[in-house]
Amino acid sequence: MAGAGAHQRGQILSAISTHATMLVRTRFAPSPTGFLHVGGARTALFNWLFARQQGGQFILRIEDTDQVRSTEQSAAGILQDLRWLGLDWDAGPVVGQGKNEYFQSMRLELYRQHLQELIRQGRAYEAYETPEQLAAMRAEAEKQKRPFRYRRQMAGRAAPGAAQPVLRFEMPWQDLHFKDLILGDIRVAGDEHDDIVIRKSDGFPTYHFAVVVDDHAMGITHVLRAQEHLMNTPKHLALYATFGWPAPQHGHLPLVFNLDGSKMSKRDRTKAARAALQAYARQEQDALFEKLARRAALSPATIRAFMARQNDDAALASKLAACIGCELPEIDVQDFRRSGYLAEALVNFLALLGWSPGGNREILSRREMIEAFSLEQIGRTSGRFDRKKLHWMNGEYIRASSIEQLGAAVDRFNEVTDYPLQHADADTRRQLLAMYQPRMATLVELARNSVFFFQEPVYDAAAVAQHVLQEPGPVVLREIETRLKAVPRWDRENLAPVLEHILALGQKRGAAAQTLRVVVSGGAVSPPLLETLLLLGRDKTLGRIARHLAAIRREPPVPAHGSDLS
RNA sequence: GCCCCCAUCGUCUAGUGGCCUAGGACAUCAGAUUCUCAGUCUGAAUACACCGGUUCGAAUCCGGUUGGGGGUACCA
Repeated sequence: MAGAGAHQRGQILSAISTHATMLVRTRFAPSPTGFLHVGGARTALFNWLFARQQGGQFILRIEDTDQVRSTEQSAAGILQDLRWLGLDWDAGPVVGQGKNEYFQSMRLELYRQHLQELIRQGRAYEAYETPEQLAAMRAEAEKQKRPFRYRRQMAGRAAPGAAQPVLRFEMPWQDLHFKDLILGDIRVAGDEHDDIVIRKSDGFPTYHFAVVVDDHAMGITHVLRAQEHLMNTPKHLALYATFGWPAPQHGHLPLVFNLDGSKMSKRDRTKAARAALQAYARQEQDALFEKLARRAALSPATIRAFMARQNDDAALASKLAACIGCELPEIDVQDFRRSGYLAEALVNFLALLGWSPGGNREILSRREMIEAFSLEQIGRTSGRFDRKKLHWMNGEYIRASSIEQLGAAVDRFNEVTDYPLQHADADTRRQLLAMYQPRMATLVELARNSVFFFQEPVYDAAAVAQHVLQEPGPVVLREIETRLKAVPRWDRENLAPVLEHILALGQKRGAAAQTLRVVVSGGAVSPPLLETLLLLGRDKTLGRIARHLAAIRREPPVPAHGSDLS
């Protein structure tokens, strides 16, 4: 509990007026230090939904005050991801046009002026400790089992030295209270605060300072942000109070975690890739990293370094994982896009992670979400990201889409992936979409499963052994060949009865279909044969059959193991 | 350690003192349909963390315990 100002608890900040009559303005303010994380996307979405629901505005601002980690490239990536998600902003950076005033690095003069203002008021002061000195002070405090708080009045502050000083804000000693839009009353005792750094030694403002200046300058009325910012809020409110500005209302969103409760971090991907590589190495033994290196066009040393955790390159992880056919957990928005999720489905899923429209509704259009959205219905408990539910939901969206809509989604998908699908002509693509719509949950499933239409299949040895080489496979296949060769015209009318006949071959209805399916598609799973043969065409179909029959002639008996026709 | 927040099926949640012997969705399991897969349909199993209060009555209100999370940076 607080000392000095305990009796004043709640007085100062709760007295600040709200913006009840003003136009609602929310914002999303990512720092461009990487790709857009799904957690960030959800924060953006909630701000967007609230603004749209209230008939207000949604602002985008890039918080690039960390000179070391911020890059323009990642800012561009974030903009692209937001656009893909369909979260349009009413003010903010313009895609593809460098920096403007919605980048904090372009607003340094504004911060400088306000810093001056605080100095004039005597509320900001220079501090001369080096990071090392501060670390030592914290360590000492911990040793004495007392919390460390940097305050202007404390003993042992460093005298001016060689190092560039930082500017700190003198926090008031009063207990602070505010009403969180989601969590309700939050109280923090006066002696819990540090005098936060507001200008770093490189002259840039810190987040704490820039966020307050900008939210005020941009007329933000409601700040919805992740719960990790909860303890920052009193500091920000103290700044508003000092400037005499009305503060926006704050709401803190519960965090999102992996299913196992761990943080969703980009390093989940490199970790998963490493684990898969390790398992792969165990199973195939010897010099396969060399083999892998050749396949991925990398040096074996790079792979070794990756395995030894000497680098944590996400792109490298993706590449290696692709080489050994391993799926990495999606973390960033673009990961989901590359995995073939539809923006609409991801948005719907994200909306339901922490918000509920009430009742039993699950699938909501954007319009319905906007109409139903309310802060009261946002939960307070952290959520876990269940990819299986997303997967299901994506399937729902795919099945509810028209072929045209799916075509458009495939276009967006093709922009960030590289599958044979992208070479399909319009008509082929239509047919593929119609064929796969009921049996895919993501576009990646379409892209991967339809490869055999574009190139010779990679045959599944076990399937070939079971359905083609093993009797009655060879006999059946010969019969199939004869029948198909006799088809006068390769169209639905002529093919359908032949297929009926094939289904009836052998003792078990449908067994022969598997023989044909494997020969034609490479594996035991494909879309219905009629559609498959129609799209594949006569030449490819008969060609693949002929090649298998030739192989059987070369190796007549049929023990267990596979063929290598690919 | 200290400060703050949170707590309903495995997961996301409905629930705002009686409508709750707790509803939905995903996942799981079983069955049906079927040329494979998927889809679809039917059914099953599974939760109010614990202990005390308040109340005629508590998942819902209060206190504590336990558990989880966040913060404690010249990162945001």
